[in-house]
Amino acid sequence: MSDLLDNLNLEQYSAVTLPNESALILAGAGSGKTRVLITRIAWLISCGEVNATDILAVTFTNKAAREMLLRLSKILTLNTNSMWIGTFHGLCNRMLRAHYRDAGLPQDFQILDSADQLMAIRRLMKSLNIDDEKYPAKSLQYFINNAKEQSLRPAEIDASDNHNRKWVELYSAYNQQCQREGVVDFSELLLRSYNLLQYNPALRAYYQTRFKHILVDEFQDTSKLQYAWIKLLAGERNGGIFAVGDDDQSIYAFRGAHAGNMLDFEREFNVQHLIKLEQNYRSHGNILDAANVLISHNSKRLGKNLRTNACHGKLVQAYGAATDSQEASWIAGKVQTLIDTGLSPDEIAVLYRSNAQSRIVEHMLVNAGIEYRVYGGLRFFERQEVKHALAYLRLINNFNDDIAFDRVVNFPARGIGTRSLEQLANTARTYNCSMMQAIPYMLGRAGQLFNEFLALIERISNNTRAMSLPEMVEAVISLSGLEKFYANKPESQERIENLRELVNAASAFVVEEGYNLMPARSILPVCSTENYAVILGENNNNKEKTGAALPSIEELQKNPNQITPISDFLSHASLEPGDNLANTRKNVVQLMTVHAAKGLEFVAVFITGLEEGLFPHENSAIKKDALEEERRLMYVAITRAKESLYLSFAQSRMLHGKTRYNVRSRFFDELPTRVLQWTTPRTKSNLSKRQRTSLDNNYADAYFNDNTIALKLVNQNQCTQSVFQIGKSVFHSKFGEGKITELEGDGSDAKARVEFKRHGTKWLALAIAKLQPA
DNA sequence: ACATGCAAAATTTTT
DNA sequence: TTTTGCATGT
Repeated sequence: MSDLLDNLNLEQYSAVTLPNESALILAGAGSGKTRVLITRIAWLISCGEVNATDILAVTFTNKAAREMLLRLSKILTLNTNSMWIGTFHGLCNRMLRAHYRDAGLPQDFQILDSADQLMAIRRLMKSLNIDDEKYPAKSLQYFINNAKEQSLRPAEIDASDNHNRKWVELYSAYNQQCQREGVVDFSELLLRSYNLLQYNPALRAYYQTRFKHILVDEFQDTSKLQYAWIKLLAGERNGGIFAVGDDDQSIYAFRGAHAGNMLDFEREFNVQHLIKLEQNYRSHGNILDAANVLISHNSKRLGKNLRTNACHGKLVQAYGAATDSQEASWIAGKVQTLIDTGLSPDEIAVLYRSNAQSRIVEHMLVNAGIEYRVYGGLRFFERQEVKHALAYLRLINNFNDDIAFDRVVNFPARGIGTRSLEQLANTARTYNCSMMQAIPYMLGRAGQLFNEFLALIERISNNTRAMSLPEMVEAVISLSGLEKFYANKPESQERIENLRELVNAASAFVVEEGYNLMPARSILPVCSTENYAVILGENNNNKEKTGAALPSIEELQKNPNQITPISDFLSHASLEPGDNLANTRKNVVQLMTVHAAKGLEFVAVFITGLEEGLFPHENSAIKKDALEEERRLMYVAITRAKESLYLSFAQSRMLHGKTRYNVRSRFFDELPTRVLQWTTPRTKSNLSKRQRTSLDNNYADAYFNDNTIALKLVNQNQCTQSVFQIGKSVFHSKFGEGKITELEGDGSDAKARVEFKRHGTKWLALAIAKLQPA
């Protein structure tokens, strides 16, 4: 056990060995946060005071959960499967499966991902004849998820004004539809689990006594509902919550993360142990300096300053390009140099603020013959062919799954059109049943087609009954006609590959979950028959409902419920991204958004597109809170780098098919000048031919004082001089008339801040934007 | 019922 | 620029 604690620094050591009282660990970037969390769990268990099953550890992503399990199983010899370690959604799912009846759910309820949810909402709106212009499906989705995040059921929302009433009505109708179809969306997963504990004292008491230690990773990313869920599990004892987080790395406020939870937690749990992990083991000194100085511009901070024993290392390379392609080719060149000096390509990351920026970088990397991998984009389980196959699987599992029905009833095409589907939906509504159940009521040609589909599903169901999960998946793919459909098309070869991969995924799943050893996994049975209208909160005045007493553990083991591998696999597909399944090409340059880079580290990091309007993003630049989040995002980006950091911007950039002119990001000015090394192109020699002509045409020479810039513009053989002065009116071919309010820089860097009459205020590069005196 | 074409929107994203 | 939903024509 002692070697467990070896090599921990003093801060880490005291965090790992804290007594069972609430503690907040402020863990800076690269300070060994995950290590502390894992060692803490291992230490608790090896001390012999608690069992592995007494611990609940919750993380934010599957990746983090997987890593925790993996590293734990290396330190300790125990069955990590029985431990409650996972994401909020994963653990809530587990709890709801175990107590499905108390939660008012069918045993094999399915999970809707965001796309499924939107489809379900669209279908609902259509069936209710709601005008999509007035009530857009996307807005309803937002409304619903927002309400659930605030743990508000329809009956609890104030619907006094007409407009709000309609939203609440739709929210309620949506809930009923989900309930009828036996599906839950992501936010429902959390809220339902919260309600389950809230309304069921026996169950609550059971979990409160069971989990002696609760550990929360990435606490700054938790939402209010997630925090409330944790609080409910912790109960009144005010102890045993070990929260690890970094307020400076809170970058998910836009989707409900509430970093204020850290302060609330400190207050509400009367936290006596606040430990700061400030020793950084990742980055060289200059990089860390850059990060520290940048983040010090934020006002809302708990306060923390990273230090390192490492050397200063290299200076941060900064580069200002005239165009986005010039920026990208500079990046490609630097990447090539790094690889030439022996750096492994997967130790190089190119980061950007938004996905649209990857294209140009990819283009230049291809030109340079450098292999890369782009993160983000479609996940494995979100690909259409995979979703189709899963939909067939869902239908076999549950004939009443209307979402799955909708997806594949006419895929591959069976001649069933929107008209027939509308009729079927109407019938289903009349009889208040599922689409599948409504089929016998359909007459005529459409009825015949529907019946053929029903027969197909029944046939697949019967033929696969005795099969193992992977065999079943394989059979579904071929019997449904999906295989044939894609096989005929040469452009669908990748889809066929993915369907094969799905079979592999099922095989892997079966082995991982132990289904190859036993036919079905047993879960805790259920004990009360409480009416789920209470849970749904349609009538929610009497808050606390009494559930029946829980049976003893012995009773539970004697009489377990069974969960089928098929529905378990389906939730797995909804909750796991499955990106280890496709496109895993290793040891190439890594391209991703800054968000996606969180938690990762690389020897060399490029942060690109550092322009006002892009990073910080224009939608965030106005509001102070949003700007501070952008700054934290920049902080996250910088702290990914171990040894080399490259920052770049482009004065002009193609975005959404239009060229935009930007100035460099304010974040450059928030970095200490001593760590920055600027290499801005001023000579012709390092430019490509095309860029050279474009620059030659526009810029020759300039002089300036505080309120005037004079530019000599050389166009072919003509030479014109323009004088730009603060207060003068100018004309721009796209933005129209405006007035100069600020001037900056010289030569090719000269910029003017122009207040346009119709297009707001913009910074323009004078060498590029063709401003005419008005 | 299905193909084709046009208009509108397009941060960040995990579950 | 690219995607995607919706409308029109066959």
